Amino acid sequence: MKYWLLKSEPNAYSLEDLKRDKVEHWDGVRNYQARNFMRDDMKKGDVCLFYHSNCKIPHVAGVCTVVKEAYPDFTAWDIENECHFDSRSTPENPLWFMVDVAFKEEFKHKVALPDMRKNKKLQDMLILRKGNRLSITPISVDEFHEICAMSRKETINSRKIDTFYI
DNA sequence: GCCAACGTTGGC
DNA sequence: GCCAACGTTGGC
Repeated sequence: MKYWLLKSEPNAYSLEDLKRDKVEHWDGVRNYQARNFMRDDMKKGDVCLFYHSNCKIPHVAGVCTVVKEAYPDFTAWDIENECHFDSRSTPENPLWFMVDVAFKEEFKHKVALPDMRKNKKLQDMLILRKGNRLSITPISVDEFHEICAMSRKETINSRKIDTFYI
């Protein structure tokens, strides 16, 4: 079993949305490296941190799991979908892929990016590297558990996120 | 709102 | 195949 971090902008799709939907396809990945992670390495049962990017205090909001392995991202051949349509992808020869994820847990205390930066045990995480923009990154089991441990403690940042992160 | 870092595009 | 120009991401 592997561990991952999935980025999403809460304005577009948040962990709360996944909590409501229970299961959703992770569509719209249009980066080859992230696609390859999904298509080649993500397996049913893998565990993912759900990260909220591009908000006041970026943070890990909770956990979801992979419940269906990679299959073609059909939003790529929906011409009505301005953001996701890509004429290079067809049902016969799909270019982009997605997996299905299921809601698992919403953290009691959200784990804020600035708090993650201060944690030496997380210093190798790709998400913390300057300029890293990959929306899907592998993480280690230790990093996963460290972030879960952090979610059990309230911080100034986690309290702020609970009150006004959107 | 700014801008650094990165990925992609396309001319040559 | 190189690389400049451009667009996007996403933290700050």
